[in-house]
Amino acid sequence: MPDLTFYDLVYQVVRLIPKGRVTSYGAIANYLGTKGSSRMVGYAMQACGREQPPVPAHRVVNRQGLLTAKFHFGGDLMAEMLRSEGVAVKDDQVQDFKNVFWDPSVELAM
DNA sequence: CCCGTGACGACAT
DNA sequence: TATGTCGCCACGG
Repeated sequence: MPDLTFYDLVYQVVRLIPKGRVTSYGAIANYLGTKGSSRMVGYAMQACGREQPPVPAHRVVNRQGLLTAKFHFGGDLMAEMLRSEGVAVKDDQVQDFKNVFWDPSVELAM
């Protein structure tokens, strides 16, 4: 039942994010072809909470590498999870962001 | 069918 | 450099 919505597309891409790497909403939106609708990506994540399998939304940050979603995870849970995967996080901001940045439009491109 | 919503991004000042 | 405003578009009610 290919009732796949824009959200499902986002989830697929997010689940492709390798451990220890992060990406931005804009990068995902760009990969999906809706670069102007980066908001839709974030909006999709809000509904990803009950998706199966769970979506590593904690690996998705904004363009600045800032853990904007941590507010939704509750506490510093997001930073802790990223840190657990080897991602350096400081003050809700990913250190060496460009170093751990994983761009689907590049990594999955061909 | 119309309106509001929203985990962002780029541009203007 | 920092802050403010607009645009983007899919989904739910």
